Amino acid sequence: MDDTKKICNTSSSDGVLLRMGLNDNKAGMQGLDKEKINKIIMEATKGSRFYENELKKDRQVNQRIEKMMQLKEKITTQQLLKAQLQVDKLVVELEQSRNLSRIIVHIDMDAFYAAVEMRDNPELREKPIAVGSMSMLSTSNYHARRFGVRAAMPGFIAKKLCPHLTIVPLNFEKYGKVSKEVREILAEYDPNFMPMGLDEAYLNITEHLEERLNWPENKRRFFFNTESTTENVLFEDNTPLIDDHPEQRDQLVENSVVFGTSAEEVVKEIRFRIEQKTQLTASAGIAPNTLLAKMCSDRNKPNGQCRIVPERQAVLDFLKDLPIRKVPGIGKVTEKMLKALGIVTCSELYQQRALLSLLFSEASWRNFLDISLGLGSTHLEKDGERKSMSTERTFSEMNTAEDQYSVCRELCRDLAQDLQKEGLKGKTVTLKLKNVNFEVKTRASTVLSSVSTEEEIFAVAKDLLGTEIDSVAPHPLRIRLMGVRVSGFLSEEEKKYQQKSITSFLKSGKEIGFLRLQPGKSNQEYFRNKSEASTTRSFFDRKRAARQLNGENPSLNESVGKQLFHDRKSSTNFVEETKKVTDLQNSTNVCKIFTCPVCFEDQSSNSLEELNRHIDVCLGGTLVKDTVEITKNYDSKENTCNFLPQFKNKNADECQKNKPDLLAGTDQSASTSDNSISNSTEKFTQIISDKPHRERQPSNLSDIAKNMCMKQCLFPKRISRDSEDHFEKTEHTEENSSSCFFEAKEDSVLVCPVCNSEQKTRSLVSFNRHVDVCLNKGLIQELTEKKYFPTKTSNMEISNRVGALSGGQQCTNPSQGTKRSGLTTSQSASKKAKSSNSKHTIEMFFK
DNA sequence: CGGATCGAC
DNA sequence: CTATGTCGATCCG
Repeated sequence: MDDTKKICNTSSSDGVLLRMGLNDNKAGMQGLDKEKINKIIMEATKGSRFYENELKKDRQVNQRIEKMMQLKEKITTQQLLKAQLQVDKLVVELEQSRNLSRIIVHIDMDAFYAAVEMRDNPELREKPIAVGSMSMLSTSNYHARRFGVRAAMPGFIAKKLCPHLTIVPLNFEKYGKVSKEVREILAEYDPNFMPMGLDEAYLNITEHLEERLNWPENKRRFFFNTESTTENVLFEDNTPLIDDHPEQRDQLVENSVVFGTSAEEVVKEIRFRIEQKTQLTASAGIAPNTLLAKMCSDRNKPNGQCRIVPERQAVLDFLKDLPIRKVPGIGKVTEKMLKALGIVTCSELYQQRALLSLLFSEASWRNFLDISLGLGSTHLEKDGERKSMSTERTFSEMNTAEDQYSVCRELCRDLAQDLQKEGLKGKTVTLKLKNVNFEVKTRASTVLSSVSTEEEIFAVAKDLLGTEIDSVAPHPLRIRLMGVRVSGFLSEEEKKYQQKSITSFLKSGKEIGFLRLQPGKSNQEYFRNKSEASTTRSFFDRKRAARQLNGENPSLNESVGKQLFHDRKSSTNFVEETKKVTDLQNSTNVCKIFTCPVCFEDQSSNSLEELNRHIDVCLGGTLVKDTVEITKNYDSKENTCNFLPQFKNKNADECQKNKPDLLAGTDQSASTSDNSISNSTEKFTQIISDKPHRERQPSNLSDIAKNMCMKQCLFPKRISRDSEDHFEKTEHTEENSSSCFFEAKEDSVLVCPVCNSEQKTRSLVSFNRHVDVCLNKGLIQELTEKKYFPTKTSNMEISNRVGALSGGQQCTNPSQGTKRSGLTTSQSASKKAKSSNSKHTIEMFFK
């Protein structure tokens, strides 16, 4: 009893309540006071699944805080002093770079949606209203706010707070129109202004102000709107007026007003014009940077404006007592964490800068420092290309796989449409699920080729969904939300190089060894639709084709093998063959055959996930054999489905049929297996469901790549014994320091592993530099963004691989090394050359 | 890369 | 009854 009370009291009730709303309720006469509001919210909330989840999240935050406090305890005065020195050095630099010359404005429409609705429906004007639905409100008018009705509050709770509340449904089309009207005005002051959503924008009016100085009065004169005269609240500015050009105010002639040339006057003009045009009010902040401008616009809200003059002291004064929560980027969690350190205001944030630098990540404490100094961006960079696109939907509990697959497909369809509008294709598909307890999960998968159509996206998403359904089997997956996101778009640069990249991708694939080409089919065809691709051609057809290709190029494998032994001649061969292959690729479209590095069976796959799954299974020990057997049987029998069961998913029903056992024990048990489905399929699903997806280790090549990229160096600064075969060490001793350099031996030629060209230099340093440059060109992405490697890879293996890449030699890879123990040495060598990245050692870079 | 979390509108 | 949708950033593993 005591315990639960404690938990609720210390962590939750406070936190949750704070989160739910209202800390600064100005208890009006017709409104409610803070306590009442909190009580009502609590009553409506307590015991709900939502609330339970809020408590859980709260506990997590508290744990984070606890961890932080423990870290704090361990900090010595020494460390703190040192940090203080370092941070202060940075402060000096930052101070020097402070730029007060720009004049940035942040415009923020007051209670935008609600205001639009009130404008369009006079009946609503004197009432408390909110825009949204019974389940969620987007905003409320100021009248409703007195009752504690806020944005992001569910309507049914708002109703309890304010029974007279009118809830108006959202009408984005209308808001968009109004927003456009406002933007037209803003563009006149800064053609490069930056809209943030529908109701906010940043402007850089520095240039406008310069021009404006010479403007005649009539260019600054604006007329009152005569149409909707009478009861209109014409520009009643809330701002405490300190007009710097009072004389210009007097020049109010008839129905017009002239604005001055100061920043304040410009912003008043903007707000005036907005109100005249849309009958809506806006608040504004004027400051030397975006951060300050934004916080400033909040100051005299609604219908007011505020300026921080371009002086350092003015900035610091503004920040002095400003609660950190008012700072954009600091949300409830950060606020709570900082509060635990006794930091509530921005000046306190500054005082604790040394401590913060020890407790938070670099990005975080730097940001804190910027905030506490009042530094922000002084120019408005247009936001770059979009990085992802998604769609999600909340619904009442859904627990049948059938429904879930069908929603999933719908989402994919919608998303595909949106993607096509912008002509985007992405490589990563993320499925988002929220269960009925409000716990959110995301599952992502990155595929080889970009996806954009409903089918392509769904092919990936349905696998992710299937895995999740399996993971809770035999229980049904009970969800209240599903979302699909596509990310990993090709950048403009990549689009340009895409053609080229595919070539290099194939080339490198061949070097690695288990990626080969198959003429006669287009990439498109191959990658577009899993089920389609795998049914159009049988396993054996592909196998034959692959063999044929190999037969046509007998030197291919051989040369790869010889490459290992630095045979100069065959290496040239290798290069020529590579050319042939890529030429082939250029002239005719090809599809891809992978040789599994474990079982060495050719695998044709249209998705990386599939390939990886196959490899996982192969690595999986005893299960492996069965699985492969089954695969083959299944293949020969059905002439479809290569290694793992694929659900055609023409529609959700089929998914359902194909996964009978997964649904056993649920209401869906009626959908028992159809006799036409072979035993092997059932076995398969069994095997798969026995091994939930989450047991898998994350993949690894990307880790290696990250490592490489971060270190910006393919080779170690330390040279291992093995690499000394190739490099000679020369030592230079200068006065105090001695340094050593490594140069390639006479008889070796360094070949860049990225661009594959011979390097003239013998110096390890120069060579590394070249490789770095190559890497930076992004070519390596083709190698790294794709997991050619088993997802089931131990850390040990990774380090071995990294070691190999860094010059180490031995292949101690436990899974791959031992798997093929039955091979003869030469076979083994050659096979390994093909299959194991461990052999992508330093030797590969020599001719 | 994948997953979780934060934060903003 | 009834607690959003969409996006970018960051951190961690």
